[in-house]
Amino acid sequence: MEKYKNIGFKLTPQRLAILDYLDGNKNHPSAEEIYRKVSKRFPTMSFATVYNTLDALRKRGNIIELTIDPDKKRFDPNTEPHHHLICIRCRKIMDIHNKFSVTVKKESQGGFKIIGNHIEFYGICPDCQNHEQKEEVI
Amino acid sequence: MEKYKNIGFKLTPQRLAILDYLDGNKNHPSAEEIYRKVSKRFPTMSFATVYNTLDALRKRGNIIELTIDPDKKRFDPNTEPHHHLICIRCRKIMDIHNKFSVTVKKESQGGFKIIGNHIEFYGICPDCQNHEQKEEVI
DNA sequence: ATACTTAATAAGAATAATTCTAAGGAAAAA
DNA sequence: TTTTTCCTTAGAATTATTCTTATTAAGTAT
Repeated sequence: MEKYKNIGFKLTPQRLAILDYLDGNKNHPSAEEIYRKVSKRFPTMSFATVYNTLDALRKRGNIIELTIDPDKKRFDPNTEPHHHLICIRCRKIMDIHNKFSVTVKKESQGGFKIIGNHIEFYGICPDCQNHEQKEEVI
Repeated sequence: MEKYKNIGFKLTPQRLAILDYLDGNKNHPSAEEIYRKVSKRFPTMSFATVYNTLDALRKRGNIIELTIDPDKKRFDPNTEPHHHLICIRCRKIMDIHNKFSVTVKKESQGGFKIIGNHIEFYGICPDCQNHEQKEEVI
């Protein structure tokens, strides 16, 4: 965790545990998942600390808050611009690092100043294809 | 509301009021906003009815549930495939009807069967540009 | 039009995610 | 070391959403 030395905010043990759990994590975990995992090794962890730390990291641009899941926020430590592929059955989220050219014509921008974009691809993941589920997630 | 005659599910006054409010609505309202507006003309409206009706409409493909707002679900009666432009300050949402070619290379799909996509553009709307706000929505 | 069957409504309780509060505690500054 | 600042904790509070149950109304058959 040498890499965090110069991160520029107070490195408490709780924050280190959260940073360590997030580091390289590709599962786009929710606050609850982070809390569950981190409190295993750090039993005094509080939910408020998880939310506070996530919010501090988000404000500093160290993580991205995803609004992909209708039920809860998910967090992504990968702050490189990228897109996501979401399984409509199990809600698994995978990264897509391809570049796409999606320029909106001036006359379609409605006066907005556009500063970024994010593409959500929807599909069915290998697991769910194999399980041959009969019922869609509706 | 002649158009709803053959919609194929029980047309109660409450449902008609919700359908009427949603018809052509481009504001991507939340359940709470729908409840507020519809209960003005229909004071006995219940929150459960709003949610039940929205869910019924969603399951039937008459509306789309948007996961764009981190705080709540929003609903879009426009079921044509389209994209959205979101103001990062006031969270206003505008439709983008342009077509974009965003094909993911097979080797980047991780075995997913891709069946759709949705692009979120982020920007600052005219109102918020004019208000010259000093603080970003963080 | 009337009765029947089924599904929808209303009100409020319950749940889940998130935020807030207050008191104590630890880190950095003086 | 003392002070100051900010973090952490535990739990309460809030907000969005879902669930429960008795009641009511819509659609259908009579």
